[in-house]
Amino acid sequence: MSETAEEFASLLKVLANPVRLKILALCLNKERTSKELRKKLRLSKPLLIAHVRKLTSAGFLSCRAEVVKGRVVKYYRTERFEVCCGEEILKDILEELEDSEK
Amino acid sequence: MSETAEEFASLLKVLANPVRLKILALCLNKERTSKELRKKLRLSKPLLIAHVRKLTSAGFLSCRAEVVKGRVVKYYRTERFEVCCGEEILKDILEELEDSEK
DNA sequence: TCCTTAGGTAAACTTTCTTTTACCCACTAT
DNA sequence: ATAGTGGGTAAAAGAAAGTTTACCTAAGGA
Repeated sequence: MSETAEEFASLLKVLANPVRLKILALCLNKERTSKELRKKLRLSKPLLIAHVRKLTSAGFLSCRAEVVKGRVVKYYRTERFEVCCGEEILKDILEELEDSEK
Repeated sequence: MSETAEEFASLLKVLANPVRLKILALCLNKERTSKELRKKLRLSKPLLIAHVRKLTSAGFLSCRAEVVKGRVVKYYRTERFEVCCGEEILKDILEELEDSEK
């Protein structure tokens, strides 16, 4: 039971959101702080945290914490990745479907 | 106002669903009828129609209608496509964000 | 002391997506 | 006539996302 379709769909789901794409774009090749991201994208604190969590759990974004004058400051950076949806993955899904038919 | 992030996210959203990925997998290099899809994926009629509509509107799936003994039968086939999310598109989104800052 | 800032959580609300139920039409076969 | 099939819609129920409001901790500076 590899659940290819479900797994791949949930990976795509993480990317299928404009706010998250913008966060990844801003943190591309450049570390950004939460404050910076919140200001540029006009996001509330809990909202940024929620989006950032999905991105880091999926491995698209990395986080580094640093203590600046007693306060913890977090820096985000986009990881190198490339997710493609095309014939290749569809063939895997098809195989799985044919297998599950026994 | 190109709205790259929004547009790209909605394209990904169409693919970010296991049922739709399975439909695309089944129709890869092989025409399938609605009946076949419904049976293999255990979908109700309105549900298959809803998923298929999203796929065809986005251009991932094509539909051909044929009249067999007075009844209209529809055949679906997956179009050749490749949607990738990586540095390239993120750079476009970043540019857009920087432009909108004026 | 009190206010501010950085990080965070929990609960509630809203919106969007997925899925089901109940119907409709047209044509075929019994 | 009526039961069955293929395509379809509309409405509503259910589930999952996205977003807000209110609140908590800990440390720094006025």
